[in-house]
Amino acid sequence: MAQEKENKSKSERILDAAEELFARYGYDGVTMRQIATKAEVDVALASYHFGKKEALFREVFNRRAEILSATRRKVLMENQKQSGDGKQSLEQIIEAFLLPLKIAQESQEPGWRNYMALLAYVLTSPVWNEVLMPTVFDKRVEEFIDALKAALPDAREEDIHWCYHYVSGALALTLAQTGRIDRLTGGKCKSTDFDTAYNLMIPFVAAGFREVCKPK
Amino acid sequence: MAQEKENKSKSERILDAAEELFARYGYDGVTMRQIATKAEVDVALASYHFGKKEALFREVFNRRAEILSATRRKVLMENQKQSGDGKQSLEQIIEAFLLPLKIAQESQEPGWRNYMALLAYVLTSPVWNEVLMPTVFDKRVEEFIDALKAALPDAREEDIHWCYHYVSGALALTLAQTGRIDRLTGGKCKSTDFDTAYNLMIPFVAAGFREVCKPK
DNA sequence: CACTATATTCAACAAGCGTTGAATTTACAA
DNA sequence: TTGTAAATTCAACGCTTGTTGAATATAGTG
Repeated sequence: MAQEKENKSKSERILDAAEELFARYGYDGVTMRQIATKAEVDVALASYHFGKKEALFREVFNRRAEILSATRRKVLMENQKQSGDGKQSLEQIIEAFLLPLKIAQESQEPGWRNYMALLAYVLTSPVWNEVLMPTVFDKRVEEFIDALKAALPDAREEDIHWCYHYVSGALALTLAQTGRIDRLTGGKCKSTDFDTAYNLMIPFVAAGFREVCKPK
Repeated sequence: MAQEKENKSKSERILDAAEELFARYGYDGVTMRQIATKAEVDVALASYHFGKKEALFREVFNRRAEILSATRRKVLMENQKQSGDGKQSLEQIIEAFLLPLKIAQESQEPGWRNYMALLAYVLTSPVWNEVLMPTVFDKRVEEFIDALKAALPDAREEDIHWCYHYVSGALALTLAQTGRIDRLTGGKCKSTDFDTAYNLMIPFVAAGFREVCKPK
């Protein structure tokens, strides 16, 4: 259930406003004053609650990162339990990895959609990637790579990593919601349609993995 | 053959410096003074030659966009001619699309590598995507989609577009050269290794297309 | 040479930036 | 109620931003 804007505390409103603006315009494309205006709050209050601008950015990023990461771990482990000592299917593993799309789709909260775009921004930024990804997400990725190795025992490790890289890219561009696919298709496909993006990405990527990682 | 820095005109040095900085830090993360300093040029000179900061950004983007776009068209048309009235192979079409990777790999000029990161920035930016992509690149994409339709005559148009979207994402993250794959593999894979990225991406996405677009 | 247009420098502008310290209000416990 | 800490506002700071106009240097033409 999405809370009313009025019910949220001022510091929450600051985080939400910062999330929305950072996601669209990037770290340097947003000023503290813009955030404060959108949050209907005094400029100084953001500094009071979160310190420097960079600390606010980190806070916005980490807030949902931990939720997302925990959910990912849970899904992956449930899969492992369910499949017993038999191998997990490639599709199962990929589904767990694409979880952010599902979360954003199923949650009514627009904050999650904004966060997905923010995640895409961080993923594709040469500057922020190495600052923010290692702390939360990279550790989870190692678990996924391990699951992939188990599902593709004959594959070269480098091949798996490159395939993972392609998946990460496809996911990132989807999360970014740039509107380009809308434009190219004249509206037939929509950037915001995470449901379709999710359902088609799974077979697409699974087939790619099988082709590249097949025994030669 | 890469020209010496000293041989370049000041306006060229401004473009090169802007390219490098914009690619890494984004439009708002770079100041005119940083550009001028890197180009070893007075601040006012950039405004004199290119007008507003945004005009400089556009100029940097368009400079190589047209070269790249022209080469893409040429390769695609040669493929069409070569295959006569028979269908082009999926792999051929994808190779033509992945041309930026080859150009950056084979050119010694570091400017091309910087431009690739800039292209990734524009591709993934909700703001710049719709401003800069339509003028040069989107038209070329339509030709590729047509080639894909011809190669996959039974496919639904939406499926082709979504698959194209995934390829575009995988390519964008590669062009961005964030260094993440280096970190995750402990250096075994390198963000700068466009050659490997290229060679593996072709079978990966070809298999994805075939799976998603197969008759059902 | 002189003349002219282009290129480059210099200094400065108004506007906006993130951040801070002090004053004020609110919330809450005693 | 009174006392205390947290939350919020206000005004302002020093600094950086993009851009400009006038001054100077350079290049090219007759």
